[in-house]
Order: sequence, then structure tokens, then C-alpha cells
Amino acid sequence: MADTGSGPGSPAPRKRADARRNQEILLEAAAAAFVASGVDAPVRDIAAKAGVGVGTIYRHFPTRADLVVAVYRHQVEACAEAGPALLADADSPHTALTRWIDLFVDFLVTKHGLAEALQSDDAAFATLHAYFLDRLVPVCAELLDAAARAGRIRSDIQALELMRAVGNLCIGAGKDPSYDARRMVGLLLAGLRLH
Amino acid sequence: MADTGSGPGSPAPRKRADARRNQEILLEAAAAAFVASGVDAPVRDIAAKAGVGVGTIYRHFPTRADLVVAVYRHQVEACAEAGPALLADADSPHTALTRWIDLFVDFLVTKHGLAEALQSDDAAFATLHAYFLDRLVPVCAELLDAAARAGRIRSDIQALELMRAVGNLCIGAGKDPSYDARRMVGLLLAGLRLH
DNA sequence: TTGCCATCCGGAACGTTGTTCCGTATCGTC
DNA sequence: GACGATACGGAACAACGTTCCGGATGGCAA
Repeated sequence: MADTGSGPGSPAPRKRADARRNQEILLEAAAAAFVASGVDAPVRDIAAKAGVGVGTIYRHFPTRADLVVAVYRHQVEACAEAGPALLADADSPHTALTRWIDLFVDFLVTKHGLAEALQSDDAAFATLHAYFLDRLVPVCAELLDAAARAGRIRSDIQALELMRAVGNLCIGAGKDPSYDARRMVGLLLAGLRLH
Repeated sequence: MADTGSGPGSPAPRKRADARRNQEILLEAAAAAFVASGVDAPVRDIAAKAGVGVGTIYRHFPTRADLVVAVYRHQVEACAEAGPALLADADSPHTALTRWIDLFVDFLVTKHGLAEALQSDDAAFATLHAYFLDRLVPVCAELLDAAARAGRIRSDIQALELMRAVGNLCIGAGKDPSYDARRMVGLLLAGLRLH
């Protein structure tokens, strides 16, 4: 899945130099295009910006989602790793959960169209969907569980469901100044509390 | 906006018979296509199902949104009219608000892709956006206001913002059995309550 | 009834997307 | 220096929304 070169000893036959260079250039061009036009920037535009043919994109990133995942992998990792850290530092599991959701929302809101793509049933985004869920749902589940055990929130909500709801609420954020996704997510979390 | 023939005495020069017939056929075909494939069923498919050329669709419904609006106008009207009725009947404004949101959610959830289209920034859906907002936001505002005055919910939420949030939460409902939009909307409303 | 013209229809054609495919160029090695 | 594996470029294809215009057709006037 667009592996940038992980564990040694793997049977990876070491790619050609131009291939590695192009992959790097593509990642930068894609990142720039995503900032400028959102995650569904036309493939041709990204290719042009990178000075590369469209075929090259598809060889390195078989689906659009692979490209998106590769571009945002670092930030998703950071978000995933922040979960346990927050749980350890915050003065309550509920605070940790709130803070973590804030992190997630910030991430989504600052990436044009990412939230949309995340919910899209377009086959091209299946990998994206899978990656986010695999990486973040367990983290969310841990936080949710801790908060539930502390008796602060209802315990009948699944992490997957909560994350989808949060992701959905982030759709369209930044396009309309009168819609504040963060506030709406805050409301959702407030609805989760027992009182 | 796809007027089906409203007030008499209007300067409407009475359309030709075949035009009126085709408009009717088109509405039925579109309704069927929307049920089968969602509101973004290919225009060509709708035309074919209606036994009509694509040009005919665009003459009657200049944009995709006009077609969608025409198909669902009755139901949107019904939803809008239910607002004041609920406010009069229910034992509290808060109950009325909850019931009305339920109605709205039911409507969105049963129409494949409607919620998605509603948030899309695609220019083709601008009319749809405008119609829903014009028609439903005032109703929601009235309910919200009544509930706020009764002191049951926070008063710092705009109707527009709430409706967008609810609409967003309905995205993707029915595709994934593990995601229950109604439940999530319930959570959001719970977060609105003062306690 | 007939004829005429405004109105409306059908579908070809255009522009934009994602995606595939293959002849050609390049890299790395022997 | 030559050769095979690898990678590249961009033409080509398919699916979509949308526009456009030659031809058909409905309604009215004579």
C-alpha cells in the first residue's frame, strides 16, 4: 500500500532510482495540489505539476486513495499515537477523549475534501477508508472504553460509529463560515455524557 | 423553478401538450431512478427510462437540482408544514423539535444520496441547497426558538447550523448497517439540552 | 380541412473526469 | 559497452454532465 520503504530484510528488490525520485516528487506535487484544490484534485493536474505522465501516478499509486494515504500517513500516525499519550496525561479519560477528537477534527477540517472522501463509497477511496479505520478506530475505542469505565459517558456507542459521525460532521467545514464543525462535534460529545 | 402550474391569472402561456406530458413522464422516471440508483443517477439513464432524449430533460429541468426538487417537493412541503403542527400538538416545544428532526432525518435517510447532494458544493446542486434551506430553515428556527424559550435547550445554536449538522450525520446512512444516523442525530440533540 | 409557425424533441457532439495500455526510454548490471 | 528488466509518457477509452441544432409536431388561424 504505497510503502515508502519500511522494514529491512524484506524481499523488496529495491526500486530503480528514477522511480524513487518520481515517487517523492509526486508526493510533494500531490500535497500541494491537495492544499490548493482539495483531495480530489484532477489526476492530470497533479501529474502536470509533478512534470510526469499520468501513467506514472497510477504505477506508484494504483488508486487515488493510495496517494491520499501516502500524503497524510504521517499526520494520521501522529493522531493515532496521540491517543495513548493523552490518556496517560489528561486528568480524566473523558478529557483525553475530547482532546483526541479535537485533534482528529482539526486534521479533517484542514484538509479540503478529506472528510467527504472518507465517507464516499467510491471504490477508488476504499483503501483510504480502510486505512483510517484500521489505524484510528482502535485508538478511539480505547479512549471511549476508558471514559465509559470511568462512568462519564454512555457505554452503548461503538468507536466506529462515533468516528463516522464525527467525520460526517466535518464535511463541508471551511466552505461556509456559518457552519462550525468543531462546535457541532462538541455538541455530539456533550450528548454522549451521562449526567 | 420547474413550476408545475400554479396560480391562475399568471402570464404563463400554457405549455404544449406533449411538453406537459413529457414533464410528467420525466418526473416519474426520475423518481424511479432515484429510488433505484440514488439522486445522482446518470441523466442518460433517466432519459432512457422515460423514453426521451437528454435534451428534453435539460429543457424541463435546467439543472439536476431542479429535477430533484421537483421530485421531492411534495415531501419537503409536508415536512415544512409538519413543523407548526407539531409545535401545536406536542406537549413541549422540545418534544416538537425532536419529532420534527426525526421527520427530517427519515426523509433524508430514505433517499439515497440526497444528504450527500445537499452538502455538495457542486454548482448543479445550488438550487437544491437553496430550496431546502429556504423552506426548512425557518421552520426549524421556529421550533428551536420555542424550545430555547422554554429553557430546555441552549439558545446559542442557529437553525441553519443545526440542519447542516443533521444533514451531514445522515450521509452514508443505509450503506453501512453499523452506522445508525438516527442514533447519532439523537446524540446531537441530547447535546443541545440543558441539564 | 389545411397550412403555417412557434414550440419542442432527439441525440450527436463537446469538455471534463478517472483509468488502462503499450511503444519507447532509461537504469543498473554483467 | 551491451542487454534485459523496469519505468515512463501520453494517447486512447469509458462514463459522465451539458450544449446545440436540424427536424418533427402540436395548436391555431384561415
